[in-house]
Amino acid sequence: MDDISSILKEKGLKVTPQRLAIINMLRNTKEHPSAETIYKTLSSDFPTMSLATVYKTLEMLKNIGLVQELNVGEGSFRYDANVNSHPHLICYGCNRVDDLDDSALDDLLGEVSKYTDYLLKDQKLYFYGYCPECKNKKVN
Amino acid sequence: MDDISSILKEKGLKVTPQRLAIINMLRNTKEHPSAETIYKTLSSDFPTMSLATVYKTLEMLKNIGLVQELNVGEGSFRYDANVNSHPHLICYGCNRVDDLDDSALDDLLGEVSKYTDYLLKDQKLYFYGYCPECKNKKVN
DNA sequence: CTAAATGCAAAGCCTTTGCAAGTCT
DNA sequence: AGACTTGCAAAGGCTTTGCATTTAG
Repeated sequence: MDDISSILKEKGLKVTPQRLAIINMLRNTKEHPSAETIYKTLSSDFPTMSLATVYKTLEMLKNIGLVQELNVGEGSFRYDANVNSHPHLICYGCNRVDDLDDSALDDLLGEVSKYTDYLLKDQKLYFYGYCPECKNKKVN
Repeated sequence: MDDISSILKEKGLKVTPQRLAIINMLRNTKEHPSAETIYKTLSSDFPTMSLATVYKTLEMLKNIGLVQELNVGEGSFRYDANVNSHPHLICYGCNRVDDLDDSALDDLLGEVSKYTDYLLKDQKLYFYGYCPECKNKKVN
C-alpha cells in the first residue's frame, strides 16, 4: 500500500509529524532536494526541527526503501521518493535535476549489455547538459 | 603532447617528484584509486609526502584536464587519468571499478537523445553488478 | 634569487552519533 | 508506562586552507 502511516506502523516505526512532513515533501516535488533544502523548506512549519532529524529520517526512509539517495556530484546528496533507479538529467544552466523516462533505461541497459560481461544489477546514470529552457538562453 | 613535464612547464607549473609520481601512478593503473590509496601507495617512495599534497596535485591535474574525478558512491572520490567521460562498471563482489568500452558510450548517448530535449554535454554513468569473476563465485 | 610547491596542522563541510528530554502507541 | 524519536551539541570522515619551510627554474 501507499499510505505512509501504515507502512511505518507495519515496521514498528513511529509516525511523527516530522517524518510525515519529510516524506510528503519528497513525494510532492520533482526537485530532488538535498537534506539542507528539505530542512529549510520545512523550517517554516517545523521551526524547532533539527537537521539531524532530517538526516535520521532520510536514513530510515532509505532503509525501508521509500527513498533513494542521489549523488549528482555536488558534495551533498539529493533525495528522491522515486526509488527505482532511473537516469537523471542535470542542467548546467539552472542546476535542475530531471528524471529521464523509464523506458529509456531499458534501452540503455540493452546497449550496455552488448559491451560487457558484467551481470548488471543497478545503475546510477547522470547526463549533464542544458535543459530545453536553458539551451535557448545560452550563448554558445 | 603526452609528456607530463612539458605539459606542466607549458602552463608555468613546476615539475616536482611528487607530481610526477602521482600522475604516473594514475596513468599506470586501471584501479581508479582514491586520494588515500594514492597516498598510501606512494608512501614507500615518498615517506614525507603529505595527503594534502596529493589533494593539491589532484586538484591541479583536474584543472589542467589531465585527470578526472569519479564518484561511484563511496564517500570519497576516485581518480582517473582517462579524462574522456566514459561509463564505469562497479562490481558489488570485489568493488573493482572497470571502464566500459568507449564505443558503448556513443550508443548510449544515441539512445538517451531519443528520450530528452536536453542538449547533452557530458555524463557520469555507473553500472553496478557482478564482474565476470564474481558472478561465477556468488551464490544467488 | 624568487615564485611556486610541500608538509604540517588547523579549519570546513556534510553527515553521523550520543544522550537527555520529549512523544507516540 | 515503555520504547522510540527528537533536538542539541559534539564527533567523524574527507577535503581544503593557511602558512612557514623548502625546492624548482
